[in-house]
Amino acid sequence: MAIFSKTCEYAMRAVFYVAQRSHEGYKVGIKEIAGHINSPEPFLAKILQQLSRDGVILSTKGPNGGFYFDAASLNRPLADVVTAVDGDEIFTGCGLGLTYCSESNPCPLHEEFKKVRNQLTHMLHTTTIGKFNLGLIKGKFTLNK
Amino acid sequence: MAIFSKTCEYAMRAVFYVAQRSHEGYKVGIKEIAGHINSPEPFLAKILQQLSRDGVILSTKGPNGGFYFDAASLNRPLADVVTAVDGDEIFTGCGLGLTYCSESNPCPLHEEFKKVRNQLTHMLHTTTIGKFNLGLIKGKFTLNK
DNA sequence: AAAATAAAGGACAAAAATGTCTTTTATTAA
DNA sequence: TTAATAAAAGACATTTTTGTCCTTTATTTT
Repeated sequence: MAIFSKTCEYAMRAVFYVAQRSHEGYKVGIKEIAGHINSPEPFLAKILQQLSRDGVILSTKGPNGGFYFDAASLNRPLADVVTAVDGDEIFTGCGLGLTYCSESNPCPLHEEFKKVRNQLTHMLHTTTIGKFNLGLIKGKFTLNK
Repeated sequence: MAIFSKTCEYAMRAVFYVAQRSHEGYKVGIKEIAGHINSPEPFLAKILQQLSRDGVILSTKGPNGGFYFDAASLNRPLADVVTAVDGDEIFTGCGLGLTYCSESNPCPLHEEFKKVRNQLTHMLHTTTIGKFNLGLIKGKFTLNK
């Protein structure tokens, strides 16, 4: 069990790839994205549809169409991607899966777990969709395998 | 999607409950555990079997038998429970699900994600199985719902 | 030794996540 | 305006997770 679902991993990788290509001035088709982030093409299509419905990513149909980000979208936090595909349970849920657990009525693990969750939340809110564009363009890292 | 799997949540809740009862001098049957942590009894049985095989929890069959911890086991870290049921992917895996990603060949998110993972690892290693015994006995918190 | 108890183990079932395929709709270029 | 392109949508298939049930094995009490 990883921290994020496969769906969420694909979504983040795809978003970083599309962000890079948008920075370079291109829109990207599903086939190109799937190839570069090593994900099953039809499954990724579903994920990007979801992101599109939620307004996280932009898309146009037809020739020269594809997925892309505008300047404003490139500054959105990665957290928006996670929320769109996995919901906000990862940001709010109890570590032991207890529904009663809250700040005023905490479970045993609440205080300890809160630190982890806050760190994760902070990371996903300070990391923008376009944060790695230059590094990706320079080939500093890749998004496949 | 929560951080831990359902299996893992049940395992941690069960372990905390059995630890408390062990501290009080009792062994506990699967039915009593399932009732107190609000989990499906046969499914929990499988999980505790796994923990038992891995030597994380102790058990004896027959009348007055059940699950329990000895003093040494009560000091084991919660991380052992997580590893036994979910493996160590949560401690070592890449945030983007990339297999090439490592300290020497990091993915874009590596440095940021490492902080979260380290915090989680630290929390699970410093929290012992018996840590909440007194709080649980005093009724400071519960483990169901 | 026999009966009762409780975990261990294996086979099976349902639900959710992951993955595939085909048709439809929107857009653009010729 | 027609043909080509590419995302959107819906139906379907597989795998994994979650959950159930029944039989076996070990232990204890009578």
